Amino acid sequence: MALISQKAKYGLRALVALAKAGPGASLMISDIARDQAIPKKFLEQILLELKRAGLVYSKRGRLGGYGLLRAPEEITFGEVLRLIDGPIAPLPCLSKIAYRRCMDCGDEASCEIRHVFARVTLATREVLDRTSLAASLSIPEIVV
Amino acid sequence: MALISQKAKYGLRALVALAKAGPGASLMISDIARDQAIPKKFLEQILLELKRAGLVYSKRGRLGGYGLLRAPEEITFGEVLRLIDGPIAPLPCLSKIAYRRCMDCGDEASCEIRHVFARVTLATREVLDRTSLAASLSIPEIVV
DNA sequence: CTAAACCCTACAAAGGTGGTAGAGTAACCG
DNA sequence: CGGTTACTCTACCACCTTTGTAGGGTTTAG
Repeated sequence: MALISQKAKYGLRALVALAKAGPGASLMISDIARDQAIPKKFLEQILLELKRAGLVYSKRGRLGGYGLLRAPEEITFGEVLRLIDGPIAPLPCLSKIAYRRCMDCGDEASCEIRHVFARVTLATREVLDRTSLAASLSIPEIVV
Repeated sequence: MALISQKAKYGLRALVALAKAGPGASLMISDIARDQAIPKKFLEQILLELKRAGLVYSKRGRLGGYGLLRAPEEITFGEVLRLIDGPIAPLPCLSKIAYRRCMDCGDEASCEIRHVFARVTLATREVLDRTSLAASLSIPEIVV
């Protein structure tokens, strides 16, 4: 069930907040944490990871903060999720960045489970890799 | 990443094996466990759950075993997954069988994370709720 | 100089996952 | 009717991941 961890959700929320703040803007950890209801020290770690990955820059000292290093159109949900949570694929044998053979599957080509979840993976990636931070701001709500 | 647990994978494998065995056929736990490389005692628990849920019947004693209680066309992957793993939705606020509000989301209607994952959920359910055990036997392999 | 803000590492409580263990009950077979 | 086989049920647990917390250290504006 947990396609997305709390940590990834926090990370995405922070990035969306930065995207909303507009081009060139920067926000302080404390402000993001307060606005998005994220534990501050936890958010520090997350933003640090995103910085090491080259998604954001930081400025230290008084009046410091974080800002997007790339245009919000160029950062996809899929990229962020892979960064924080690891592979998106529901089975290791379906991951493109971390393929591993399933231990209990004799023959991949004839594995029905794999066939079905291959379709799920494809559909999921279609959404996550095509949706950018910028795009997410203007998605209409759909009924689930 | 873990949309599907090992337990659900075992359960699905066992059900697919039963579907393959043909209408009216039954298989013993030991045989399924051996063929599918599933720890036997673990599989016992899983089949027991599936029995309580009305998916399979069992016969005790010598020459006992398990068999499908419904046609393989009438059992979907989605149903089995919900039974074993719980809700399919990646976020509690997107589940139809176990809706819960997200703690850290001020307003659902304007939550970008929710909007994006609503689409993922929709696409996932489209596949899992439309694919039956029977159908999974004849799905062509697709490239991921 | 000092206070605010980011940087970094370590640790830990809680819960879930993936099993094991072992005794009990039903059914078939000779 | 006894024994063997196979399903039933409950309890338990070792490990890992998740979700944080703690507590410093370093940089910078004013």
